[in-house]
Amino acid sequence: MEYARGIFDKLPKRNVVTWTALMTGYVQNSQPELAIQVFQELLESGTYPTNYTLGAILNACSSLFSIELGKQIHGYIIKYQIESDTSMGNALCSLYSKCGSFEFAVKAFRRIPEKNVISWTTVLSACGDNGQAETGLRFFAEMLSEDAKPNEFTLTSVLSLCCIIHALGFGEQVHSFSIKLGFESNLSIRNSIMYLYLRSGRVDEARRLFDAMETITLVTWNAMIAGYSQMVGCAKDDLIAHHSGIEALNIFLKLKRSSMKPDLFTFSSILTVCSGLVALDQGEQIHAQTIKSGFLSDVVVGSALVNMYNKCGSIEKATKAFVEMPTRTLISWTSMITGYAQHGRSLQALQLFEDMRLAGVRPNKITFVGVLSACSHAGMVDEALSYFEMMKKKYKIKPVMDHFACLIDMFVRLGKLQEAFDFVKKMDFEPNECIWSILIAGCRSHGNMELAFYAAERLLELKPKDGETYALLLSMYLSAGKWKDVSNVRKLMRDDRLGKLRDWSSVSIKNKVYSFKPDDKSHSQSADMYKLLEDLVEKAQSLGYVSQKSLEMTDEEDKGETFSSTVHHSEKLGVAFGLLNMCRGASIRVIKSISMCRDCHSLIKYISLLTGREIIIRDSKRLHQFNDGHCTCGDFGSLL
DNA sequence: CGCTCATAAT
Repeated sequence: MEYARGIFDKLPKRNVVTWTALMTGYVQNSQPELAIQVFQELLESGTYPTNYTLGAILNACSSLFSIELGKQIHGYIIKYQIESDTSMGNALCSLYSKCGSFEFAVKAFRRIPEKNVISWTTVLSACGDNGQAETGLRFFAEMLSEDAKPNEFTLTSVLSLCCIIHALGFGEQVHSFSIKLGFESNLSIRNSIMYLYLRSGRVDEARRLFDAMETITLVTWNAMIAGYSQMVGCAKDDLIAHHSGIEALNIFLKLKRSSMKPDLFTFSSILTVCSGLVALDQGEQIHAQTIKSGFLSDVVVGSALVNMYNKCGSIEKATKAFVEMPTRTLISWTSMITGYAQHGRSLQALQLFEDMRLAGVRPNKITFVGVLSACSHAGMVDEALSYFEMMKKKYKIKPVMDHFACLIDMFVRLGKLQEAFDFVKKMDFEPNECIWSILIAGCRSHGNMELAFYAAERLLELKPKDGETYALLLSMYLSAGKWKDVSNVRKLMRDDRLGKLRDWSSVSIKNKVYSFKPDDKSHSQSADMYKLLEDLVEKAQSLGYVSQKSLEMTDEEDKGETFSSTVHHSEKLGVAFGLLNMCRGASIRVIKSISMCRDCHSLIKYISLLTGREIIIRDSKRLHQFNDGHCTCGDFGSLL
C-alpha cells in the first residue's frame, strides 16, 4: 500500500477512478481509517464519487462498525440519486446488518427495486448475523416465490440459518433442492450440510458425509471440530458430551497429520474442547502450537486460551496468557474476571473489572454475573448491591436470573436466609429451579429445615426436568426422615422417566483419557487404587475426617430407604488413579458427570492436605479446586 | 463492487 500511495501522490492528474482504486486498496488491506481519510480528500477536491467509490467507503464503515459514518454516506447516496442502484442497496443492507441495525438492513433491502441474487443472499446473512433465523427462512421462501435463482452463497447462507435454529427438516429440503440445481459436489454446500447434521445431533450422518468427501478443505476440518466442540456444551448426556470432545481431539490430530495447517478457527475451537475436557496437557501443547504458527496474537484464540487455563484450574497461566494478549475484547476481560471469581479470587476479579472500565470497555450482563459471583463468594454484600445498582442504572442492563442467583447465593452463604427469601420476593419474575435449589442447599447447610421444605415445595411446583434436582430433593427428604415425601419424589422420578444419574469421572493424562465408574474394578491398577484410598481414608480419619454415609443417588430402586452401599464414588477413583500415575507435584484434574457429594468433597479436602497435591474437580455445577485442605467453592453450593 | 460455510465469555 505504501507503493500504491507513493504512485498516487506523484500523479499529476487524478480522476474518480484513481481515488476509488486507492480507497479500495486500503479497505482490502484492513486499513479502513485510511480509506475514509482518502474519501474526505476526494470530497474536498470537488470530485464526484461514483457508486464504486461509495461501495468501497461503505465497506470501510462495516469493518469499523461505524453506523454514524454509514448513515452519512447513505445521505450522499440519496444526494447523488443512486439510491435505486442495486449494488448500493446491497452494500447498505450489508453495512446496517454488520453494525447490528437489523431493521435498517431490512429497510435498505426492501428499497432495492431490482433485487439480484446478491441482494437476497445479503439479507439472508443479515438475518443470521442478527439472530433472526426464522425471518431469514421466510425471506428464502419469498425469494423462491419470486423465481429468483439461488447460487451457492445463497444456499450455504440458508443452511447456516437452519443450523442456528436446528431446522434439520428444512435443511434437508434445501439440500435436495441444491442437488436439483446442480450443486451436489459443491464443497461449501457440503460443508454446510455436514455441519448442520452435526449441530442437529445427527452425528452418524455427518460422519458419513465427512468420510465420503474426496476433497477436504480446512473449512471442512474446522466445521467438524467446531461441530463436536459445540456438542460438548449442549449434549443432553454428559457421557455423549465427553465423547464428542474426545472425537474433536481425534479429528484435530488427523488434521495435524494431513498436509493442511490449522488456522485461527481450528485453534479457538480445539482450545474450547480442551476447556470442556479439563485437558490441561493437550491444552498446553496446543498453546505451543499457536505460538509457533503465529495465531496466538489473534484475539479470539487468545481468549479461548485464557478460558482454557481458567477451566483447567490454572489461574496463574490464565493470568499470564491474559496479560500477554496484544488486544483484548469484552469477551477476554469477562472470561478472566469470571475465572478469578470461580477461583475464589474475589478481589482480583473486582480489581480487573475496574481495569476493564478504565480501559474503556463496556461490561455486559455476563461480565456482571462474574462480578456479582465474586462478591457473593467473598460475602461482600455492600459491594454486590452497589455493583447491581451500577449495572441497572449506569449500564442500563436488565438483570436476569443469574444475577439474582448470585445475590441470593451470597445471602445464603452468610446464613442470612431471611434476607435471601426477601430478595426472592422482591424479584419481578418467578424464581426458577436454580434459585430454589440454592435456597434448599443453603437452608440445609444452616439447619433451617422449615425454610428448606418450603423451598422444596415451590421447586416441585415447577416440575423440574433434570435428575439432579430430584436427587437434591431426595437427599434432603431422606436425611430428614420424611418418608412420605421420599416416596413422592421417587414416584415423580419414575413418572417422568428420568434416567438414572450416571456417576462417572475421567482423568486426562498426556494424550489419553481414563474414565471411572463408581466402585470400578476394571482397571489394571484397581488393587493399588483401592489400597491407596483405604490408606488415605484412615489417615484422614486420624485428622478428624468423619465419613458421612452418602445417599445412593444413582439407584432408583426402592430397596427400603437404603443408605449408600457404594464405597467409592467415581471421583475418588479418578483422584487415586491420578495420584498413582502423575508425576510428583503435578495437579490432578478430574471431570465428574454429576455434583460431588458432601462426603467425597470432605474427604478430598483431607487428601489434598495429606498428599500436598492440588486436586481440581469439575463437577456438573462448578469447579472445585482443593489445596491444603481447602476448596475454592467455599464448601457451598448444591453438593448432593 | 456487493453475498457463503468454520472461532472466544454465564
